[in-house]
Amino acid sequence: MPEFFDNWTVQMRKGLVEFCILRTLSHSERYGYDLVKWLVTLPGLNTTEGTVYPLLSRLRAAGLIEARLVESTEGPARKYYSLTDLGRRQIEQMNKYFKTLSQTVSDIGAKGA
Amino acid sequence: MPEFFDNWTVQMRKGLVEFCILRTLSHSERYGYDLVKWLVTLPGLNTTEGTVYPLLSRLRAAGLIEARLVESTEGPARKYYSLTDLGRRQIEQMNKYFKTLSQTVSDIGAKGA
DNA sequence: ATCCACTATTATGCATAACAAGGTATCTTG
DNA sequence: CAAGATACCTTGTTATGCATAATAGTGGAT
Repeated sequence: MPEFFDNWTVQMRKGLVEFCILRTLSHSERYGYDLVKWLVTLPGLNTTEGTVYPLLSRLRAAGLIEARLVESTEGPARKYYSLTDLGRRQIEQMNKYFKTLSQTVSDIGAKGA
Repeated sequence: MPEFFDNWTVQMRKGLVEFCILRTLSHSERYGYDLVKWLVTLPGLNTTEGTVYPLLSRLRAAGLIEARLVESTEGPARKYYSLTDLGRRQIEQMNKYFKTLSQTVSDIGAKGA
């Protein structure tokens, strides 16, 4: 029955997973599967492998992140992702924009919340 | 050249205008044109008439808001919108969800910001 | 009559991300 | 060698909201 709400949350998530990945990579290099396992635990985001991998591809195609292959002792080689210079510049802009939006929303205020 | 960024902002906005409208209506009744004029001034949101009116229709179709017509001394009649009970319940859920998302993002932290 | 500000609506085109599902390859362990 | 965990990727479908712009009617002012 909460059809509208469910739908809305999908829209709200758009762009957010992307944002979270970049923010994380701005701290440290991470490999894909690791990111997946971590993202699915985050509250609110509703992430699965099928969401993350295409995202990583897109981000790499956009030149915001780059990957290097690293052998692993406990499985197949891992693809470690890190921010490019462009990515670093981009995430700064994104942080600013996100802040603006948050501010705008909170300025409106929530009655009774 | 900031192609990626522009695109991302569009995604980020999805659902947000909706959210802002409902939050506003949780304070007071407002008519469409008034909302439009006000929303376009909000930073980050990129709102125009063509965005707001269809949204109001959808929200009304979803039963979250209702409208009543009021004569105006300085132009055509105005359509005043207000939250329904369903709308009030819904906006509460939305506020919670938004809070969760904000918290998730800010927990990740922004390096150098 | 004409023009402008106000108010509301809608049509079309578009770009996009989310999600589900399935597919492949590697390594370790029994 | 079979099984299972690790790791990565692709495809297709779906839904959606956003942007632009055009339409239309009212009332007041020139």
